[in-house]
Amino acid sequence: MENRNAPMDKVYNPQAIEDELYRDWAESGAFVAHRVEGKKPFTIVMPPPNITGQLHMGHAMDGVLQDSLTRYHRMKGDPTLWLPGTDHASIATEVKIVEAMRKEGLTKQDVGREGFLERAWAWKREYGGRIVRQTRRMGNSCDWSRERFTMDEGCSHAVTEVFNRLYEKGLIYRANRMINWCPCCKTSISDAEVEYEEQEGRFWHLLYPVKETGELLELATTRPETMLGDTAVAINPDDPRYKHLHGCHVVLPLVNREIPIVCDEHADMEKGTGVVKITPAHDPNDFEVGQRHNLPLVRVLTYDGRMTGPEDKAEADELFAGGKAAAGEPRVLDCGKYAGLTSQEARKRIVADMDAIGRLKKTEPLRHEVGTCYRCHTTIEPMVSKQWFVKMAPLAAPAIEAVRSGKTRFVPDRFAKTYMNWMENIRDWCISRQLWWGHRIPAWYCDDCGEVIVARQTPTRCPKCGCERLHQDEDVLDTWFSSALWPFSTLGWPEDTEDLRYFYPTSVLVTGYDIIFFWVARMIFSGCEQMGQTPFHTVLIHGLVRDAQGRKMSKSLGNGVDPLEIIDRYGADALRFSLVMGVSPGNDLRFSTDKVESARNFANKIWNASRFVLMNLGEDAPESLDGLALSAADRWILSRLNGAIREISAHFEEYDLGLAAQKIYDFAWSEFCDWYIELAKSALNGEDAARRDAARGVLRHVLICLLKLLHPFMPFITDAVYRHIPGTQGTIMLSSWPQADDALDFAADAREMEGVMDVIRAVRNLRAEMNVPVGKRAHLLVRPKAGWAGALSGAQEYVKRLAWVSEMRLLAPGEEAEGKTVTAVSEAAELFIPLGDLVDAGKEIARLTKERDGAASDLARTQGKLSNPGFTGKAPAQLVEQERAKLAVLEDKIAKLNARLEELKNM
RNA sequence: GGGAGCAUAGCUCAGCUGGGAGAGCAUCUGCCUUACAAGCAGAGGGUCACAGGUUCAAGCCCUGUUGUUCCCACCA
Repeated sequence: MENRNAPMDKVYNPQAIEDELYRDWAESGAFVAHRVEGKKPFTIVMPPPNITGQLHMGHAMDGVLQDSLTRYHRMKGDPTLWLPGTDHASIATEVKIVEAMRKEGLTKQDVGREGFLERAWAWKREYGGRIVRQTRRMGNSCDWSRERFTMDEGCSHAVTEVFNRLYEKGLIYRANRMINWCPCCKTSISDAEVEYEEQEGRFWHLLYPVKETGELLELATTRPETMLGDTAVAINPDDPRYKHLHGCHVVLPLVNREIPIVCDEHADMEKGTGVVKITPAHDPNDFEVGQRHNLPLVRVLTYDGRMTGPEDKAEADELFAGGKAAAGEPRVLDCGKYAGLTSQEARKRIVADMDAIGRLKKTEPLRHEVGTCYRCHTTIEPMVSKQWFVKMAPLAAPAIEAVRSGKTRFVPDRFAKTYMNWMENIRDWCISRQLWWGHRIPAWYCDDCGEVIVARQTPTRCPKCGCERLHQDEDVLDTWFSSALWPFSTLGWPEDTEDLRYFYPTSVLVTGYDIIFFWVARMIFSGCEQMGQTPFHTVLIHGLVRDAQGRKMSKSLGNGVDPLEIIDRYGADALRFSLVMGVSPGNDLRFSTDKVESARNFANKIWNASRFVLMNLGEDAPESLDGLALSAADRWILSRLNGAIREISAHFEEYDLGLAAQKIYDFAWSEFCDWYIELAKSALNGEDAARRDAARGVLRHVLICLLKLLHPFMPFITDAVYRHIPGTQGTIMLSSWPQADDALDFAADAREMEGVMDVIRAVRNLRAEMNVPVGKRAHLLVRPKAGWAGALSGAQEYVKRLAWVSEMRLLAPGEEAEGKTVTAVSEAAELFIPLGDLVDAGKEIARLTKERDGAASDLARTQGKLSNPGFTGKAPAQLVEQERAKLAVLEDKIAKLNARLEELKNM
């Protein structure tokens, strides 16, 4: 570790200390959580980053918020656990690996399932490791001894257990249902994984001849290529236009198939012609209409997104012939001349063919929302397919109650609405994926009798027919199935571990609003179902990190910023601070290097202030405030420190980290550095040993508290400095959080000091306006207002030093300032600076007149208020009093300024 | 179609339960004042989107309008 006696560089150099400090923290076990019976723990499980690549700014912000909370609670003395880990990210990772293989000229089929999984694990080792290294660079204080991976043994065990339990309760089922199919990823995806994009589309008006009447029925569709799979046409039962067609049929053009006209509410009389074609195998609405009217399902698209052909039909027919077709299994059509075409090609051909036989009435342009895959943005094909589902209604009810009752609270609470809205309208969750990377579904099928066996262990024989010809389901589970268990699977569930008992339910979940549905909601219902308790009491939602122009950071735009690059340039503390200061919960953040730079400057400021303090502390500075002869300045900063501690602690408790960071910034820079350090110089350079010691003791105390308050946000620099301070032990991260000390609230002294500071500001202002450089010391004459003489005469050293005054003299009562002077009226005194010939009487009159007019308009407002009986009668007494005091001050000021103006005019 | 957010200084954003608006960056002026030029001291700059309402008092609460962003939704 850095030698605490080594001199500190003039400029803060993060690179010199960060890695070494992190190693020290990690190796000393400072991150490891310890269970302390009887004490309430603070627990955060880290949202596990996907092992798809590297961390981006969003992860960086997510991490900083969690680390700040973690470090705060650890310092408060709570047994604190921040549990890290990574997510296998089934589909996202698989897509990446397939992409990488394609560059080698290989496909999944080439390497086979086992070969593929080997590659996947190698990928996991590489990228998982990279993520851990990045997390360490950020300074995150997570407990690496408890690091988990969604596909490690324990988490996999939890997945199998939950699948079995839900299956046993009838909450997991396998059925032919309408699902979202991504023809590019070649898997089903859940409703939540579909992203809707507005696209330019078309409305084709087709004509279907009615068998019984011979008339042509006009209907509009956006997807003419699916017409081959139509098994009905629907009209509204109340539609007067089509009453005569009830019970009739149409002949589907191109294939000449006779299909019924059905009456269904789904057909909207207001829309189009009021006639809808029904394709139950390829449209979610039509599927439901089909269910209601017992319509056959006819599939016309393959899972590759092409029109079905003879082989596809043969395959399906075999199922039916062998009696193996499950309920709801679709028939497959041989699309003949269209077989093998992509749906886009088929669309063109079918429209052209319809046109050729006079069955295309017209085409109109249409903008509409089209579902796309959230991973690859390929247009989703709705398909009927046999998949595994979780029955949601019974699971959603307790999850809704958990939030409604406040057992889990969203911060900011508006996100509870988002959550509720989703939960209350939830549909069954399709959890099977036609992928290889992920948790294999723990279901086996008997090759002989078709029995489905869901089990915890691989079964050896069929419980129904006793044969041993079993094969496991080829599919894996939705990646979010395992993420949903994260708050308890990582603590050892389903084993009854000490960690699980102690740390569950966790405290706060920190994540972005973009995965409330994917993840937060599913963790809540999983926690309620499996653990009987909601998994966390607070969900802290943050926004997205955007680029400087406000655009989402993305690979395709190439506007992403690598956190490591920023850390290399500015240091981790600066990056961290720039991601929290002034950010309000739930709002997006624009990232800019300007902000990082300003945070870096702040770090440097802290560094230099610390250097100054340390320089003055020496080896013998008082390590306690007890018995020190505190000056007014000392009392002022101690009072202000109390305020800062209270405010910052309160912000932490309310999860207002942006305000906490802002406050520590202001306190450190504007109060401690700009004022206290400067004020303390008088005592430090003075002859009075007692005052010097008091200043040194206070500097030390305030610096330590300030570093502690800042530590959650800037862990590196604060610890580096802390270790340099004489009398401190160990690391600041294990030191105690500062407490406000009521005995150090010196309200009267603080007010006095503010008066003196006001005088200093007034003099500085005068000098600046008169263009008097610092090098030219000024004489200052002060006429104190009533009650201020004592404070001002005691503050001469401060005024001289901070306002560059060579001599300050208090005027005796009745005494006038002689010669040409400039004037200011502050709260505590009238000030005069003789400037001899420098004073231009005309300019001075103009300046004072402006000031007096300003005061006069303030006075008018105050008078207006006080003359309003509504105000004096209804406003709080304290406020009225304040207004009265202001009135007196203003009247006095105006009188003084007027008198001065008189004088000047007579000169 | 439903819901939510945002609209405050030139730019990016804070603003606690209502009591005369703040920061960072930028601009202007003067300073290498022995911790810090990644700094110091000062200055300018805002009908807090618009219109009503509640209140003694509104950036803050209520209603409406406009603009903007996002989320959700099976509408052919």
